[in-house]
Amino acid sequence: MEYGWSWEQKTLMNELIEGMEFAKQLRVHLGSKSSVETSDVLVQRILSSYEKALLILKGPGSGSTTVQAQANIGAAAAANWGVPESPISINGSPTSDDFDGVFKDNILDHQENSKKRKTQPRWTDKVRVNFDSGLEGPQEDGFSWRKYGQKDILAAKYPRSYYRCTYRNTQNCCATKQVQRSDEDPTIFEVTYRGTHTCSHGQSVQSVPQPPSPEKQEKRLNYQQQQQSQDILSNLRKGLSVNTNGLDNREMEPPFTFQSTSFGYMRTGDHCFSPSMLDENTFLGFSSTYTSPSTPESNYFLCQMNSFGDAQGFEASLPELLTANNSSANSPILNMDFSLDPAEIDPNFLL
DNA sequence: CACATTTGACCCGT
DNA sequence: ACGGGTCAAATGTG
Repeated sequence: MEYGWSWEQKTLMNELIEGMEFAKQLRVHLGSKSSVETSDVLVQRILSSYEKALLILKGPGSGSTTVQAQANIGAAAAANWGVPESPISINGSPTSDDFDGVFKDNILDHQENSKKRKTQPRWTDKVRVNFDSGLEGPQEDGFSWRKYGQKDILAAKYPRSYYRCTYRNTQNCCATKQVQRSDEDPTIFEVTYRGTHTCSHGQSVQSVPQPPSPEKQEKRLNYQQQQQSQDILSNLRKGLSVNTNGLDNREMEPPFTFQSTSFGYMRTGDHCFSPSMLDENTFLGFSSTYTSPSTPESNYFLCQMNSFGDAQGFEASLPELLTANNSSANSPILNMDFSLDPAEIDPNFLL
Protein backbone atom coordinates (compact mmCIF):
# COMPACT_ATOMS: atom_id res chain seq x y z
CA MET A 1 0.00 0.00 0.00
CA GLU A 2 1.52 3.21 -0.95
CA TYR A 3 -0.34 5.09 1.66
CA GLY A 4 1.11 2.83 4.27
CA TRP A 5 4.57 3.34 3.03
CA SER A 6 4.16 6.99 2.81
CA TRP A 7 3.04 7.17 6.33
CA GLU A 8 5.84 4.97 7.50
CA GLN A 9 8.38 6.96 5.66
CA LYS A 10 7.18 10.15 7.13
CA THR A 11 7.10 8.80 10.58
CA LEU A 12 10.43 7.17 10.26
CA MET A 13 11.95 10.24 8.86
CA ASN A 14 10.62 12.31 11.67
CA GLU A 15 11.84 9.93 14.27
CA LEU A 16 15.30 9.71 12.86
CA ILE A 17 15.62 13.40 12.45
CA GLU A 18 14.26 13.99 15.86
CA GLY A 19 16.61 11.50 17.38
CA MET A 20 19.53 13.09 15.70
CA GLU A 21 18.49 16.48 16.87
CA PHE A 22 18.23 15.29 20.39
CA ALA A 23 21.60 13.68 20.12
CA LYS A 24 23.09 16.92 19.01
CA GLN A 25 21.43 18.76 21.80
CA LEU A 26 22.69 16.25 24.23
CA ARG A 27 26.19 16.66 23.02
CA VAL A 28 25.89 20.36 23.53
CA HIS A 29 24.46 19.86 26.93
CA LEU A 30 27.12 17.43 27.92
CA GLY A 31 29.73 19.79 26.69
CA SER A 32 28.31 22.55 28.75
CA LYS A 33 27.93 20.33 31.74
CA SER A 34 24.33 21.04 32.03
CA SER A 35 22.09 19.43 34.49
CA VAL A 36 21.75 15.75 34.74
CA GLU A 37 18.04 16.08 34.26
CA THR A 38 18.44 17.71 30.91
CA SER A 39 20.80 15.07 29.70
CA ASP A 40 18.50 12.46 31.03
CA VAL A 41 15.58 13.77 29.11
CA LEU A 42 17.58 14.07 25.97
CA VAL A 43 18.85 10.56 26.22
CA GLN A 44 15.36 9.31 26.56
CA ARG A 45 14.18 11.27 23.63
CA ILE A 46 16.99 10.06 21.47
CA LEU A 47 16.37 6.51 22.31
CA SER A 48 12.70 6.92 21.92
CA SER A 49 13.05 8.35 18.49
CA TYR A 50 15.39 5.70 17.29
CA GLU A 51 13.38 2.95 18.73
CA LYS A 52 10.26 4.16 17.10
CA ALA A 53 12.06 4.48 13.86
CA LEU A 54 13.37 1.00 14.15
CA LEU A 55 10.01 -0.25 15.08
CA ILE A 56 8.70 1.07 11.88
CA LEU A 57 11.52 -0.50 9.97
CA LYS A 58 11.08 -3.70 11.76
CA GLY A 59 7.74 -4.48 10.45
CA PRO A 60 6.32 -7.90 10.90
CA GLY A 61 8.45 -9.56 8.38
CA SER A 62 7.64 -12.91 7.10
CA GLY A 63 8.76 -16.17 8.35
CA SER A 64 10.96 -16.52 11.29
CA THR A 65 14.10 -14.72 11.89
CA THR A 66 16.86 -15.54 14.16
CA VAL A 67 18.73 -13.42 16.50
CA GLN A 68 21.17 -14.61 18.97
CA ALA A 69 22.32 -12.50 21.75
CA GLN A 70 24.10 -13.09 24.91
CA ALA A 71 22.19 -11.75 27.75
CA ASN A 72 23.57 -11.04 31.05
CA ILE A 73 21.25 -12.67 33.36
CA GLY A 74 20.93 -11.78 36.91
CA ALA A 75 19.45 -13.61 39.71
CA ALA A 76 16.02 -12.55 40.56
CA ALA A 77 13.95 -13.52 43.43
CA ALA A 78 10.63 -13.70 41.81
CA ALA A 79 9.35 -16.83 40.28
CA ASN A 80 8.35 -15.02 37.21
CA TRP A 81 10.90 -15.36 34.58
CA GLY A 82 11.36 -12.83 32.05
CA VAL A 83 11.95 -13.32 28.51
CA PRO A 84 14.39 -12.15 26.04
CA GLU A 85 12.80 -9.56 24.03
CA SER A 86 13.61 -7.88 20.87
CA PRO A 87 10.94 -5.47 20.04
CA ILE A 88 13.03 -3.96 17.40
CA SER A 89 13.85 -6.57 15.00
CA ILE A 90 14.14 -4.88 11.78
CA ASN A 91 12.81 -6.98 9.09
CA GLY A 92 11.82 -5.02 6.17
CA SER A 93 8.50 -3.49 5.69
CA PRO A 94 5.27 -4.79 6.87
CA THR A 95 2.67 -5.79 4.50
CA SER A 96 -0.33 -3.69 4.37
CA ASP A 97 -2.33 -6.60 5.53
CA ASP A 98 -0.23 -6.86 8.56
CA PHE A 99 -0.70 -3.32 9.51
CA ASP A 100 -4.32 -3.42 8.76
CA GLY A 101 -4.59 -6.29 11.09
CA VAL A 102 -2.88 -4.45 13.81
CA PHE A 103 -4.38 -1.08 13.53
CA LYS A 104 -7.85 -1.88 12.50
CA ASP A 105 -8.70 -4.91 14.45
CA ASN A 106 -9.02 -3.55 17.85
CA ILE A 107 -12.23 -5.13 18.76
CA LEU A 108 -11.66 -7.68 21.39
CA ASP A 109 -13.91 -10.47 20.67
CA HIS A 110 -13.03 -14.02 20.26
CA GLN A 111 -13.78 -14.38 16.66
CA GLU A 112 -12.05 -11.20 15.84
CA ASN A 113 -9.07 -12.39 17.74
CA SER A 114 -8.91 -15.57 15.84
CA LYS A 115 -9.07 -13.69 12.64
CA LYS A 116 -6.52 -11.28 13.86
CA ARG A 117 -4.17 -14.02 14.82
CA LYS A 118 -3.84 -14.90 11.22
CA THR A 119 -3.27 -11.50 9.89
CA GLN A 120 -1.06 -10.07 12.53
CA PRO A 121 2.59 -9.69 11.81
CA ARG A 122 4.65 -12.37 13.38
CA TRP A 123 8.31 -12.92 13.74
CA THR A 124 10.62 -14.88 15.89
CA ASP A 125 13.80 -13.95 17.57
CA LYS A 126 16.22 -16.20 19.25
CA VAL A 127 17.99 -14.91 22.24
CA ARG A 128 20.75 -16.58 24.04
CA VAL A 129 21.18 -16.16 27.69
CA ASN A 130 24.56 -16.15 29.16
CA PHE A 131 24.13 -17.94 32.40
CA ASP A 132 27.60 -17.11 33.53
CA SER A 133 26.67 -13.60 33.87
CA GLY A 134 24.20 -12.15 36.16
CA LEU A 135 21.19 -10.09 36.01
CA GLU A 136 19.70 -8.24 38.83
CA GLY A 137 16.16 -8.71 38.00
CA PRO A 138 13.49 -8.43 35.49
CA GLN A 139 14.28 -6.31 32.60
CA GLU A 140 12.16 -5.46 29.76
CA ASP A 141 12.50 -4.11 26.34
CA GLY A 142 10.52 -1.09 27.02
CA PHE A 143 7.31 -2.78 26.38
CA SER A 144 5.31 -3.84 29.27
CA TRP A 145 4.22 -7.42 29.00
CA ARG A 146 1.79 -9.32 31.04
CA LYS A 147 1.87 -13.04 31.17
CA TYR A 148 -1.46 -14.60 30.48
CA GLY A 149 -0.67 -18.21 30.02
CA GLN A 150 1.77 -21.01 30.01
CA LYS A 151 1.46 -24.23 28.18
CA ASP A 152 3.34 -27.41 27.89
CA ILE A 153 4.06 -27.98 24.29
CA LEU A 154 3.99 -31.48 23.05
CA ALA A 155 7.23 -31.53 21.20
CA ALA A 156 9.01 -29.18 23.48
CA LYS A 157 10.87 -29.90 26.60
CA TYR A 158 10.09 -26.61 28.18
CA PRO A 159 6.76 -24.91 28.57
CA ARG A 160 5.82 -22.02 26.41
CA SER A 161 4.84 -18.76 27.98
CA TYR A 162 2.38 -16.33 26.57
CA TYR A 163 2.55 -12.63 27.06
CA ARG A 164 0.49 -9.75 25.92
CA CYS A 165 0.86 -6.05 26.17
CA THR A 166 -0.08 -4.67 29.52
CA TYR A 167 -2.02 -1.96 27.81
CA ARG A 168 -4.14 -4.25 25.81
CA ASN A 169 -7.27 -3.26 27.61
CA THR A 170 -6.58 0.37 28.14
CA GLN A 171 -5.16 1.10 24.74
CA ASN A 172 -6.24 -1.79 22.65
CA CYS A 173 -2.69 -2.74 22.07
CA CYS A 174 -2.83 -6.25 20.79
CA ALA A 175 0.84 -7.09 20.66
CA THR A 176 1.66 -10.46 22.10
CA LYS A 177 4.64 -12.65 22.36
CA GLN A 178 5.47 -16.23 23.11
CA VAL A 179 8.58 -17.42 24.77
CA GLN A 180 9.85 -20.88 24.23
CA ARG A 181 13.03 -22.17 25.69
CA SER A 182 15.04 -24.13 23.24
CA ASP A 183 15.30 -27.83 23.75
CA GLU A 184 18.72 -28.14 22.31
CA ASP A 185 20.21 -25.18 24.00
CA PRO A 186 18.45 -24.13 27.17
CA THR A 187 20.28 -20.88 27.05
CA ILE A 188 18.41 -19.94 23.97
CA PHE A 189 14.93 -18.61 24.05
CA GLU A 190 12.79 -18.28 21.05
CA VAL A 191 10.59 -15.29 21.29
CA THR A 192 7.78 -15.05 18.85
CA TYR A 193 6.20 -11.67 18.55
CA ARG A 194 2.78 -11.14 17.19
CA GLY A 195 1.42 -7.83 16.24
CA THR A 196 3.00 -4.54 16.82
CA HIS A 197 2.46 -2.22 19.69
CA THR A 198 -0.10 0.42 19.20
CA CYS A 199 0.14 1.60 22.73
CA SER A 200 1.92 4.75 23.62
CA HIS A 201 3.93 3.10 26.30
CA GLY A 202 6.91 0.99 26.50
CA GLN A 203 9.39 1.31 23.83
CA SER A 204 8.31 4.61 22.73
CA VAL A 205 8.72 6.28 26.01
CA GLN A 206 8.16 9.79 25.12
CA SER A 207 9.98 12.71 26.36
CA VAL A 208 6.60 14.21 26.31
CA PRO A 209 4.94 13.19 29.50
CA GLN A 210 2.28 10.63 29.21
CA PRO A 211 -1.05 12.21 28.71
CA PRO A 212 -2.78 12.54 31.99
CA SER A 213 -4.67 9.41 32.41
CA PRO A 214 -6.75 8.22 35.27
CA GLU A 215 -5.38 4.79 34.83
CA LYS A 216 -3.25 3.58 37.57
CA GLN A 217 -0.84 2.06 35.22
CA GLU A 218 0.13 5.46 34.15
CA LYS A 219 1.35 6.32 37.55
CA ARG A 220 3.33 3.23 37.67
CA LEU A 221 4.89 3.89 34.37
CA ASN A 222 5.92 7.32 35.37
CA TYR A 223 7.67 5.92 38.32
CA GLN A 224 9.31 3.38 36.11
CA GLN A 225 10.39 6.00 33.71
CA GLN A 226 12.05 7.82 36.48
CA GLN A 227 13.84 4.70 37.39
CA GLN A 228 14.82 4.26 33.82
CA SER A 229 16.22 7.67 33.65
CA GLN A 230 18.36 7.12 36.63
CA ASP A 231 19.51 3.81 35.34
CA ILE A 232 20.22 5.06 31.93
CA LEU A 233 22.39 7.83 33.11
CA SER A 234 24.03 5.63 35.58
CA ASN A 235 24.86 3.14 32.94
CA LEU A 236 26.02 5.71 30.57
CA ARG A 237 28.44 6.95 33.10
CA LYS A 238 29.66 3.51 33.70
CA GLY A 239 30.28 3.11 30.08
CA LEU A 240 27.46 0.69 29.90
CA SER A 241 29.69 -2.13 30.70
CA VAL A 242 28.07 -5.42 30.97
CA ASN A 243 26.71 -6.11 34.31
CA THR A 244 26.90 -9.62 35.42
CA ASN A 245 25.95 -10.97 38.68
CA GLY A 246 24.89 -14.27 39.92
CA LEU A 247 22.19 -16.05 38.15
CA ASP A 248 19.83 -18.46 39.51
CA ASN A 249 19.70 -20.84 36.71
CA ARG A 250 16.62 -22.81 37.13
CA GLU A 251 15.76 -25.59 34.88
CA MET A 252 12.28 -24.88 33.88
CA GLU A 253 11.54 -21.43 34.98
CA PRO A 254 14.47 -19.15 35.08
CA PRO A 255 13.64 -16.70 37.80
CA PHE A 256 14.74 -13.79 35.84
CA THR A 257 13.40 -11.46 33.42
CA PHE A 258 15.85 -10.35 30.95
CA GLN A 259 15.53 -8.45 27.89
CA SER A 260 17.23 -7.76 24.81
CA THR A 261 16.60 -4.28 24.05
CA SER A 262 15.62 -2.95 20.79
CA PHE A 263 19.20 -2.00 20.54
CA GLY A 264 20.45 -5.44 20.90
CA TYR A 265 18.99 -7.11 17.99
CA MET A 266 19.30 -7.95 14.51
CA ARG A 267 17.49 -10.54 12.66
CA THR A 268 18.95 -13.14 10.52
CA GLY A 269 18.50 -12.79 6.89
CA ASP A 270 17.72 -9.20 7.06
CA HIS A 271 19.76 -6.48 5.63
CA CYS A 272 19.17 -4.25 8.47
CA PHE A 273 21.42 -3.24 11.23
CA SER A 274 21.27 -3.23 14.90
CA PRO A 275 21.89 -0.05 16.71
CA SER A 276 23.61 -2.03 19.36
CA MET A 277 26.42 -2.31 16.94
CA LEU A 278 26.95 1.33 16.81
CA ASP A 279 29.12 1.42 19.78
CA GLU A 280 29.40 -1.35 22.19
CA ASN A 281 30.31 1.00 24.91
CA THR A 282 27.41 3.22 24.51
CA PHE A 283 24.46 1.72 22.84
CA LEU A 284 25.10 -1.90 23.16
CA GLY A 285 22.31 -3.54 24.95
CA PHE A 286 21.21 -0.28 26.21
CA SER A 287 17.68 -0.48 27.25
CA SER A 288 16.23 2.89 27.07
CA THR A 289 12.84 2.05 28.17
CA TYR A 290 12.72 -0.91 30.34
CA THR A 291 9.87 -0.41 32.62
CA SER A 292 10.52 -2.72 35.42
CA PRO A 293 11.16 -0.84 38.59
CA SER A 294 12.75 -3.87 40.04
CA THR A 295 15.69 -3.73 37.79
CA PRO A 296 17.84 -0.83 38.59
CA GLU A 297 20.84 -2.54 37.22
CA SER A 298 20.83 -3.20 33.62
CA ASN A 299 21.74 -6.30 31.88
CA TYR A 300 22.71 -6.19 28.40
CA PHE A 301 22.67 -8.28 25.42
CA LEU A 302 25.81 -8.73 23.59
CA CYS A 303 24.56 -9.49 20.26
CA GLN A 304 26.02 -12.16 18.21
CA MET A 305 25.16 -11.05 14.83
CA ASN A 306 24.00 -13.73 12.60
CA SER A 307 24.01 -11.58 9.66
CA PHE A 308 24.78 -8.08 8.73
CA GLY A 309 26.94 -9.48 6.09
CA ASP A 310 29.83 -10.83 7.98
CA ALA A 311 28.83 -10.43 11.54
CA GLN A 312 31.60 -8.11 12.25
CA GLY A 313 29.47 -5.62 13.98
CA PHE A 314 31.29 -5.41 17.19
CA GLU A 315 34.45 -4.31 15.67
CA ALA A 316 32.94 -1.69 13.56
CA SER A 317 32.96 1.85 14.63
CA LEU A 318 29.93 3.98 14.52
CA PRO A 319 30.80 5.94 11.45
CA GLU A 320 31.71 2.82 9.63
CA LEU A 321 28.48 1.24 10.55
CA LEU A 322 26.48 4.19 9.58
CA THR A 323 28.13 4.21 6.27
CA ALA A 324 27.59 0.55 5.87
CA ASN A 325 24.01 0.95 6.83
CA ASN A 326 23.43 3.58 4.28
CA SER A 327 25.03 1.62 1.57
CA SER A 328 23.72 -1.76 2.35
CA ALA A 329 20.21 -0.83 3.04
CA ASN A 330 17.89 -1.78 0.32
CA SER A 331 14.94 -0.51 2.16
CA PRO A 332 13.50 2.50 0.49
CA ILE A 333 13.22 4.04 3.85
CA LEU A 334 16.86 3.83 4.52
CA ASN A 335 17.58 5.38 1.25
CA MET A 336 15.82 8.46 2.21
CA ASP A 337 17.91 11.49 2.02
CA PHE A 338 18.43 12.53 5.53
CA SER A 339 21.68 14.07 6.36
CA LEU A 340 23.04 11.71 8.85
CA ASP A 341 26.64 12.46 8.73
CA PRO A 342 28.60 9.85 10.59
CA ALA A 343 31.23 12.37 11.34
CA GLU A 344 28.74 14.37 13.24
CA ILE A 345 28.20 11.66 15.69
CA ASP A 346 30.82 10.94 18.15
CA PRO A 347 30.70 7.29 19.01
CA ASN A 348 31.39 8.24 22.53
CA PHE A 349 29.16 11.17 22.65
CA LEU A 350 27.13 9.67 25.34
CA LEU A 351 29.96 8.99 27.64
C1' DC B 1 -5.92 -2.06 46.95
C1' DA B 2 -4.28 -2.61 42.48
C1' DC B 3 -1.60 -4.69 40.01
C1' DA B 4 0.78 -9.26 38.08
C1' DT B 5 1.20 -14.31 37.81
C1' DT B 6 -0.46 -19.00 37.96
C1' DT B 7 -3.09 -22.55 36.17
C1' DG B 8 -7.05 -25.35 34.88
C1' DA B 9 -10.67 -24.86 31.66
C1' DC B 10 -12.20 -23.56 27.48
C1' DC B 11 -12.03 -22.21 22.47
C1' DC B 12 -10.60 -22.86 17.90
C1' DG B 13 -8.03 -24.45 13.88
C1' DT B 14 -6.24 -28.44 11.75
C1' DA C 1 -9.81 -35.58 18.55
C1' DC C 2 -5.81 -33.20 19.43
C1' DG C 3 -2.79 -29.49 20.38
C1' DG C 4 -1.93 -24.66 20.62
C1' DG C 5 -3.66 -20.36 22.25
C1' DT C 6 -6.52 -17.68 25.41
C1' DC C 7 -9.55 -16.81 29.29
C1' DA C 8 -10.46 -15.96 33.90
C1' DA C 9 -10.67 -17.18 38.78
C1' DA C 10 -7.52 -17.85 42.35
C1' DT C 11 -3.49 -16.45 44.26
C1' DG C 12 0.66 -13.67 44.96
C1' DT C 13 3.05 -9.28 45.61
C1' DG C 14 4.19 -4.64 47.02
